[in-house]
Amino acid sequence: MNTYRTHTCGELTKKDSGQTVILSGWINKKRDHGNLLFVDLRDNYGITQCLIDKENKFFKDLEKIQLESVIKVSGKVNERSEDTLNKELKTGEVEVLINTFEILGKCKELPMPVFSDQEYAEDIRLKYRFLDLRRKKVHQNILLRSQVISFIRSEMINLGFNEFQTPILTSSSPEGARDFLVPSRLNPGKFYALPQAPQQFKQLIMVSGFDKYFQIAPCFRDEDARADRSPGEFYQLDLEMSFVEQEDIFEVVEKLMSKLFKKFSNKKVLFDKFPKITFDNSMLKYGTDKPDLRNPLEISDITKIFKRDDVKFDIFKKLVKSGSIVRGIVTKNTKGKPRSFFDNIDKWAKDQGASGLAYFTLECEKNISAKGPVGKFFSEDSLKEIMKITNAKIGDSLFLACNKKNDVLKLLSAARDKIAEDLDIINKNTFAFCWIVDYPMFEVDEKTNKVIFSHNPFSMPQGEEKSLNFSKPLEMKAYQYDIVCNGIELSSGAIRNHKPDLMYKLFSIAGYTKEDVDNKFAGMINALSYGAPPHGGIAPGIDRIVMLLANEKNIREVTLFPMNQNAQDLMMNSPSEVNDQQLKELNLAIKKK
RNA sequence: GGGGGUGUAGCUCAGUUGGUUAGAGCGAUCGCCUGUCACGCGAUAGGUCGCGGGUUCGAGUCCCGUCACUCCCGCCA
Repeated sequence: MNTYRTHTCGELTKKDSGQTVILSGWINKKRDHGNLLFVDLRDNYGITQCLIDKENKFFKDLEKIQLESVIKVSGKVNERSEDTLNKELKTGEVEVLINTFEILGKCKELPMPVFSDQEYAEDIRLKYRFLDLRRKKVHQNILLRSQVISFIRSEMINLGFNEFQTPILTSSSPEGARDFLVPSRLNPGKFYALPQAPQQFKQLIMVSGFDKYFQIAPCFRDEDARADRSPGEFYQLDLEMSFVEQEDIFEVVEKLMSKLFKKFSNKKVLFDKFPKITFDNSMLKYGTDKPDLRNPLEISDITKIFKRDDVKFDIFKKLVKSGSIVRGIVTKNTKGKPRSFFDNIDKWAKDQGASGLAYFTLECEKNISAKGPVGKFFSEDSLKEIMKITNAKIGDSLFLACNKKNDVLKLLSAARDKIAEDLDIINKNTFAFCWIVDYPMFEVDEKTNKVIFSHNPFSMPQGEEKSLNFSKPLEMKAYQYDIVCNGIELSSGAIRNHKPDLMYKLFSIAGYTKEDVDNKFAGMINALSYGAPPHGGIAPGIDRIVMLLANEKNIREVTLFPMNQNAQDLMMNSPSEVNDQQLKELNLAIKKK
């Protein structure tokens, strides 16, 4: 028999009454009546009420012991009387009458209470993460994460995928995020890099003939954190398949995601077949390539209206002449909204650093007119044209932004969220997945004006190789796609370019010589010349999936031992200094300031 | 690198126009209490108001600087 327990703290019911049991766990809460003491004992599985009275010789000792100490109790299971049941607890119909007890692990005075739903400062939570993790909500989140990963793993294996590990110490790659570097002792002056993703390895696995691969893969990128982005490291469901087209990948992922989200959440998954939106269309209608499709608001381009002579909105007209664009968001049937609704949104836009959002509401008494501060600048004909372009009806309002394209996109994308929030038109009880497809292969770097890869340099361009127009690289689309849920980008993926000749050509557009490519992507490019299958894949972010399922806004809430925003682990004191001997062995010297 | 928010007891917070001795709840310690499940009642301890400087007769409060945490922008193929 186990020394510490015969049952867990979530197990006992009235069927067990009369039995003598042993329980071990943490003291969640005590209620001391002086001559009668209730102790809620907690473990991973639940809470059981135990009690002891002053007749017992252990009474005084147990009365004194700190909350969160670990104790072992033995005693008889007692069925509670009707008026003392606790329906909140699984074990609420019984209690344990303590006969003996023993302290297994004492607890000092707590820096933060465990038994509380209050929110605490992040640095305390992170420093005492082991206490924080005892708290119900975080504890449940982490268990959910475990179950999600286990479910994904078994689904993937059922679908015929093989799970492989890939190296953690690998080489630095020139494209993408900043690398974490690891100095090599045996190769002085040289560095490994932690993988930003197992990108090249998974392609090599395909070239090696394994056909279907997946991994719950750790990925390392040395970039600044966000609420939905851990500093340093995160996990992807990395997968890759041979002899597939884009649609084959979509099918696998749609099935997996639908099943996963239906299993682990009560929210409704809106589409069985996820809608596909082209990148260009998404940028136009939503101002972003990660639209929240729960939000019905759409953006339209009405720049050409401001070239009409019967529109007198001179500020916008002047800006349009110098290359700015005008786009707007239509809100349905908002003519009854108070002035403050509109002004709040305008003020919000100004807080975002924009010059504001112009607005008007469409009305019709005898003629169609626009009501609002800038309404008077629009003729009836121009309003009719606006209504045609934007699908706006009488009673609807328009919010307009005029600026350089990128600034308009950014503002209106955020404005879509803000306005929808104010109007309360987002159904929070749903998951709206979509695919963003047809990404451009290349884009122009705003700072350097050079042509660069807009996403993954290993993506396959669309169209027959012979008919590709290399002189107009910016028009080239790639078999590159993102999966988005509720405005959160879960993953990028692509059909890969498995043809070395084509790859050299594409890299040369981005300014890489054949030698550069041979050097930087040695493993890949070499392998592709020895018989590579057409292949493709994707890598949905595990942390963000769990965030969505747990309904959390911050990634730390679903991460066991997270770092803070400055990429420090306050519990482990990482990163930390190392001693001179370690540095010497690595041939490193710290530059003194 | 830039912008915003926060920082007062172990924890969560209040603190008026700048005005005497900085408060509450939880927690801790001590006492009372045999049916609670956020048990109840009473008492006690606990403060460099993040830190430094300034204005002022007087600063938790106003100003400047700085640090920490956080959110956002940049960044994240």
